[in-house]
Amino acid sequence: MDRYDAKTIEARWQRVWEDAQAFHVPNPEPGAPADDTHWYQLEMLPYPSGNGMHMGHVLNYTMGDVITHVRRRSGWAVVRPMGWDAFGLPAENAAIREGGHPREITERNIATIRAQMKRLGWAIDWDREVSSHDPGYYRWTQWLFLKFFEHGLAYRKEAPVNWCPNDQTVIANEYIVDGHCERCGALVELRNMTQWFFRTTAYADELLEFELPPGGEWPERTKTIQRNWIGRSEGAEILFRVDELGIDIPVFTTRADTLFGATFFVVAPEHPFVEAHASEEAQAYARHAGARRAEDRAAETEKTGVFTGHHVTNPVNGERLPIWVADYVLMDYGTGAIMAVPAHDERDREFADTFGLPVVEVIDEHGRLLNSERFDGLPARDGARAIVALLAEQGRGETTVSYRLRDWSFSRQRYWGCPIPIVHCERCGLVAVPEDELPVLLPEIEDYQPKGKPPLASNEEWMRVSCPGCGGDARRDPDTMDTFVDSSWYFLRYVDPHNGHAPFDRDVVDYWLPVSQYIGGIDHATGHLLYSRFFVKALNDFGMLGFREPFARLFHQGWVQMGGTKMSKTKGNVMGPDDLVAEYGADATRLCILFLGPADQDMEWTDAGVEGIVRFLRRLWRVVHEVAERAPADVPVEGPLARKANATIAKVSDDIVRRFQFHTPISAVMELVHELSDDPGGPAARFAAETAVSLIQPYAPHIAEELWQTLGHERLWQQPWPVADEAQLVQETFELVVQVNGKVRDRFHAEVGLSEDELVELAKTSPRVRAHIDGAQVRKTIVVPRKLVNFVVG
RNA sequence: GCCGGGGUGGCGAAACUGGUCAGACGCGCCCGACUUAAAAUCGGGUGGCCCUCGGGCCGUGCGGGUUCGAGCCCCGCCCCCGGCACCA
Repeated sequence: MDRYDAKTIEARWQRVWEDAQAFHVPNPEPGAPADDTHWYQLEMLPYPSGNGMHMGHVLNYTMGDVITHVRRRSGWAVVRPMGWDAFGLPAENAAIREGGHPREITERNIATIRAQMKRLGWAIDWDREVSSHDPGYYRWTQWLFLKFFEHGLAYRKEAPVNWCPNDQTVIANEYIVDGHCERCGALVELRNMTQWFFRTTAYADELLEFELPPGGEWPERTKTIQRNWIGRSEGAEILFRVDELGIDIPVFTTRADTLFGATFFVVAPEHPFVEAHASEEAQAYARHAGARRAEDRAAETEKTGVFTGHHVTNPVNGERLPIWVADYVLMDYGTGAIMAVPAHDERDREFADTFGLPVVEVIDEHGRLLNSERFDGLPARDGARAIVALLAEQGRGETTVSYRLRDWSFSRQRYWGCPIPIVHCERCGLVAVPEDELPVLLPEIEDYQPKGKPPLASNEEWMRVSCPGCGGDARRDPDTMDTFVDSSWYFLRYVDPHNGHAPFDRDVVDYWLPVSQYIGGIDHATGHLLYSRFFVKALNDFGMLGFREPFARLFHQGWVQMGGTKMSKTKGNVMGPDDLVAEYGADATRLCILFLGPADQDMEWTDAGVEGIVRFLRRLWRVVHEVAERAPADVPVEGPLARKANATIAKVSDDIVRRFQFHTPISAVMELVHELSDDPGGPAARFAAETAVSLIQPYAPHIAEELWQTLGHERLWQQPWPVADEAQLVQETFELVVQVNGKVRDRFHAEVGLSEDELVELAKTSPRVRAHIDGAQVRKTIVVPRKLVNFVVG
């Protein structure tokens, strides 16, 4: 018997798999009948960072690998692709810092990570590899953008946008954490700029609907995060008239029932009313307040504001309410103006107290209206409905819905991204680049340094173009797209990666998608996962695909932490797989990361467990070789060891497929190997050894393949996943637990076929039970078939 | 404040539908075998307290409840993690 030498056998089997194209899965032939045994296994595509992979990636992709192997061997056609989220700031910043071209840096990083992935032996169909920076890919990103543009779902507008002063670019709401740029940590500023937006708000209600296919399932917390982010509130829009100016100001309220309690009126500093009509003093306040960040405004303990010099009329009772400007009212929610009801709103109350404004109660302690004229006595809900109905008759109000969700600003003032295929023409306006001129190639430039304007704008030769509409002089759009545009559709390209005449073929995506199982971090809950759903719903409405959700089942792996915090480059606690793989091999590394704990929980990385895993692999190696030499062939497969093997098959399959639990199967196989090593020459030893090897294959495919050969077989990766022999799972005897008053007093081996009465009689034969029931009155006897007998005495 | 997820040995954890003295599997620790010795390897032990060595009592964040029986269900708390938040 040779020593277990991970390095040698891993290299050998990886070569075999590659030569055999073991994990290549072709698309079905056109017109092939639909089947329900295909599986799309997807993990979030990696950003090709200069650090290579960290253990979080290893966890993520190994989990996907285990599912892939089990499904494949259970008879499913499993597509399991890989690709690269290749555009983005880090490579561009590295190019500025260290010289070189972002493309070279990115492609070098891709090569490193691809090599790491191959070294780990993951069952990836490399024929489907795509990269977002490849013109063959971003041509279709541009093409899809134009579809959104044609449908009015991509548009330009001037708006206050989040500007990162460090990265010198606009960033999306979704990637701002506590007012700071998620990527570089700089304090984000608000700037008024003309930017590109996707009209995600047009899909707000649909994004609240999780239109998952049968069997689909998303974690509750992720749905909650998305619902909170979309922030739907039902209410009413009510028009308040400024009589002296002859204009109306609309407000949004969820509490129309409190309309009689409105005692003043407030507009946001940015509200157009202020600049047009407010007093000098109010305008000065607004200029000052509007320049402050929302966080600072929120942190302010004392309410501030200024009377504008005008009044509105309450449409329900004709009362004149003073219009104030105050920074506690936000321009980007509702209409930017509110009716203030200090009796029933904490913030309005604070404001009223500060400025000595009146407070009128209109809801009593039973939740009924008062001081509300003919509506008095109505429950709040009905009151709101009745008041809005009345206003609607007068054309002064209507029920409406407001959302927290904003449109997705996706133009970026940086170089390393997908160019926006739009031409700006003085005569024709925004003109789409014709389809046959795609892709608009990202030009080569020398200077990526951000200077407040996009680097592409400095490239005169590239910028100057003739208008596709009128042929006159025009200019290209110098912004590039947010990388989250690239990743909002990559899962569609994966299944049809070589398509030269369309981003994807509808039949092909309809065959494979929605993704059967998606695995990735919950940090993308309000970003990538929401954007991808928006894309798919829109593309469905364009008639390009036949489903409305991209991901049927979603799973979030926990963070792999070091020193109690998430691994990150800035914290310097990034740990990759390379050292571990070099010392112990890919199989040990894969087992290690999955054995760490439940995959959906955060876990502290430690290599303490490596010893246990390596011991297990060595024991497996030794025992299987012993079995191969000593165990008789063709013995009838029964007895305790055979039963254990069958139970292990059932446990491992159920844990992986149904429970999505990856660490307990390893324990189960360890138990089986322990029992096997007690008698490796005995009956059923060969069956037990084959079972152990077969079950560990998804986790440790190399050693499994090698030992499968030791046992005289070939091509384990193609062998059917074991199925437990039901007959073996049904035991002839079981352990009968006998309790008195719920406390275990004795245990028996009993036959499965015994009746309840027989079980009770058997239980009564125990002297240890008799000691507790003799002389006492048995008031009740509980019999749980195949489990226990419980005497209740007293 | 609103919403979601959690609290089990020295540590990571298991216990799937309320039913096998709760703690599988692994780490660590202790003991033993091999060795001149150590390392490596292999085997055994390992929740706490008490013990006349038969066993007894206690134990899943805290307090109650339901049940023959609760880590699991219900009520009330405490603590931790995450999302939203001057959102009208």
